[in-house]
Amino acid sequence: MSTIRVRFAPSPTGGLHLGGVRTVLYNYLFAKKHGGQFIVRVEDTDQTRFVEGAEQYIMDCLNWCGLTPDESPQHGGDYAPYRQSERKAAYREYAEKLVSEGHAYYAFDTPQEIEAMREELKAKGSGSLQYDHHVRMSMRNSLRLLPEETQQLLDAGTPHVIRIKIPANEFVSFTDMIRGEIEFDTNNVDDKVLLKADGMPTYHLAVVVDDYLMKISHAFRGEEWLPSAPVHILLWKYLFGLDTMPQWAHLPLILKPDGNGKLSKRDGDRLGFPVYAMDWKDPNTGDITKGFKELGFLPEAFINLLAVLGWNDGTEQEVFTLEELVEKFSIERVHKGGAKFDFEKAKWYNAEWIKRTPGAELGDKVSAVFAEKEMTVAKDEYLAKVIDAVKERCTLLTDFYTQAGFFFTAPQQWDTEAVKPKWTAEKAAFFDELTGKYSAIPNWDIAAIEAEFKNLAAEKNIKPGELQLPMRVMLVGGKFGPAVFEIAALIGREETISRVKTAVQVFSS
RNA sequence: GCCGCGUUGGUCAAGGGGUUAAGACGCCUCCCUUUCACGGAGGAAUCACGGGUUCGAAUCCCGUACGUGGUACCA
Repeated sequence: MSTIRVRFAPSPTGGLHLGGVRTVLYNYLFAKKHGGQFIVRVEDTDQTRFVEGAEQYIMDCLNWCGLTPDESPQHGGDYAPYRQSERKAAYREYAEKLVSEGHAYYAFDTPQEIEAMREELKAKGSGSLQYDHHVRMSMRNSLRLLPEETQQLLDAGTPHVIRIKIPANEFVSFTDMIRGEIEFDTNNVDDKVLLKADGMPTYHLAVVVDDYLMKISHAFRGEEWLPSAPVHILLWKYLFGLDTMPQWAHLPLILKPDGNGKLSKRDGDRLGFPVYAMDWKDPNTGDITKGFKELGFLPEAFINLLAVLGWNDGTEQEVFTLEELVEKFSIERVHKGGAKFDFEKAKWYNAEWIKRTPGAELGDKVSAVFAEKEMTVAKDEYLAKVIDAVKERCTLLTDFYTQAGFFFTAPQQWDTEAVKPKWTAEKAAFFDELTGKYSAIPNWDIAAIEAEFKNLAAEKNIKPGELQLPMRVMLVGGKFGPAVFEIAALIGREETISRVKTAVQVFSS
């Protein structure tokens, strides 16, 4: 069996959205599962949509997700170049070869002439407005023109494109790995442009040539490409022979949460969730579109939720590591229908991953969250303990700021509303005395802290429960956070006593 | 318009002739917890429609509807 080589071919035209990342992911999983190579090649031949910096951005996203390519413009490889723009000359050769073999032709029609053709077809009530075998013999191309006329136009440098000559009355079929047998009637396929007037290839020519040159064995892409599959198959047949053609899989779309339709950046803005993997700054407008990473998602969670949006392993398992996904992924179990994106479930995955990750491993990321808020929190053992203490109440990494901030700085404000109405002189006395008791405890641990607290409460004849809430607000500032005595144990004796003393004054004033 | 693809609770989905039609998110109730969560136990809620085939259809076939994608010198 020959090597499995799967490619992801982004066009550097903007941010990397959910659908894009999922396509990469499935490519990656399939390649790795079968011990093959995962290749990234960049389709940068579209001058009008090319965006500066987008290639680097895409590579950064892949890196964050942990989907490292075996070959790419940055990593190199045996099948360079990995940028279409660097292969420009080759495309022309293949296009010319098709012309000389009668599978393609030069077309000199101006946009106006094509527009006129469409108007005419519309007027005639034709169901199709395509440039196809019905109309090509009445257009200005090398099929209708005399060879001398064509040569003359060519010599004069007349702007022209090369179009594929789709045969009439044929059926083109192929087996999609997800959808099974699919058949197209060539009478419904138009003569697509292969080489543009500027000499750049269209996607149709480029994918076929690139996949061949790079020995791609499996090609996964979005469902929106399905209608142009017959063009690619015909091209492959004419150029390289069907026996070397990669196997195709057309992935379902990711839909917007409300209504139907493909998820777009606009939907994210409108509904308040990100659609890009990482913050994308448009170099032209300077606008920043929020990414999952910056919002506080763990890459593991992001990958996980994307993987199961359109695929599952048939068991009840919901949470998968990348390694598990590689092991369990099967292209046959990918759905045919599109799936709506649900941000609530996405957040659940993140919360789940935060809970499952040991605090020590989250240190860098949480530390970065604090840095974002201009707080310096070192990544150390204390941080790890703090993370473990609060992580089950965090959905996003950014929640650590509010959930764990009080472990690093004493509260400046207190939820006095929660305490004052029930605050009494007896309670103030209790806490005064408590600080004394606490400085005398030999071992500062949860059990001792709690025991001392409860003994004193019993002695004072106050229910411990009535004292725990004030204690919490003293240490935390509000009604949240882990168990009070755990907090006290973590922040230490000095800090606990200090916070209690400060707060008693505030509450009593 | 034409062509392609799709359709199981609100959402993600299992199931592919006989099932009480799994499970998860979200929602609701209760338990745990004198904070907020986590966790635990329950609950409401589903096979787009119409015809076949069959003893029997969510499952197979044909229509219809709806959705979605394509119909560019965009990918």
